[in-house]
Amino acid sequence: MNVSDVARRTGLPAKTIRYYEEIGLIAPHRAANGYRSFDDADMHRLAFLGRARALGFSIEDCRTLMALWDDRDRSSADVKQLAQGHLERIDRKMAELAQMRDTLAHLVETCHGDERPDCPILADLARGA
Amino acid sequence: MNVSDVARRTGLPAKTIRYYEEIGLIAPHRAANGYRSFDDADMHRLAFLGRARALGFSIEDCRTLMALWDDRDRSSADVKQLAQGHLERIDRKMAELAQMRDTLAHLVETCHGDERPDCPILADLARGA
DNA sequence: ATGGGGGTTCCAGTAACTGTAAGGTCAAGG
DNA sequence: CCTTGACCTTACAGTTACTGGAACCCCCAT
Repeated sequence: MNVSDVARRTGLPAKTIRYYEEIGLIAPHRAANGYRSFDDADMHRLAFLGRARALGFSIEDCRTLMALWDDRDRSSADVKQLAQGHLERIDRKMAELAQMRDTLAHLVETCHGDERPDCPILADLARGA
Repeated sequence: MNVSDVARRTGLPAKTIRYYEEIGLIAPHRAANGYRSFDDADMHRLAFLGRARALGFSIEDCRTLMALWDDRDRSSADVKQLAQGHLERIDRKMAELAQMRDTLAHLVETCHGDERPDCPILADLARGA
């Protein structure tokens, strides 16, 4: 399979697939003409990557996850720890966003949003000025 | 005031303040020795920037917000629209994170996390493989 | 042989800083 | 007067995970 076939099947852009090769996440064979030639194992790795990325794991986390996946002697504790760490990052990010959202939503509510210049949003940003 | 005084007072890293000058968000005077010299107006702009960034506005949004702040003939509608757009971005991001969180939390829960290699997290990422 | 739709590499750009290196300035102390 | 240390300056590289574009190669059908 060539790169665009794999792109269609995995839903990943061809550019991204080439990038993943460049950073060593996959290593497809090359045909005589220099084209990348993907087999089923490459497809599986890419599908795995796509799902891990969709869960928000960083590329480096993905690298570790794939190494654990490849390692038949892994302990599930290592996987769980990685996932839990990521879960905590997500929770922190969500809390941060929720905080922003609350403040912002309140400001948006109180702004009349007409042609006049008075604006509680700007007033709040400039508070103390 | 020199850059580190302003950094202390605004809570922004000195590096960030220099960066904001570089991209044209502020324009402090220079003393004879070449040092940046910040006045109250600069301080206010930086405090404004710090608060806008803390609400998650992009640098370009901040640029627009400061222009609106400077413009006494602005309409509050313009400010509100910008803020509302940002609020929607935050909501979308939060929904995305919540989705990730749910999936991930479920996987983490079902993983026993011991020395054995069986792991529903990896199994899910590899599903179909 | 030529046109179109693949493929390839390499380089630049994105967002918003952050780190580091090399060097100029200034006030205090010996 | 000289040094030391804490400032300040600029310029450049690195970060994350791609994405866009240019220049060029390959293959098949007409």
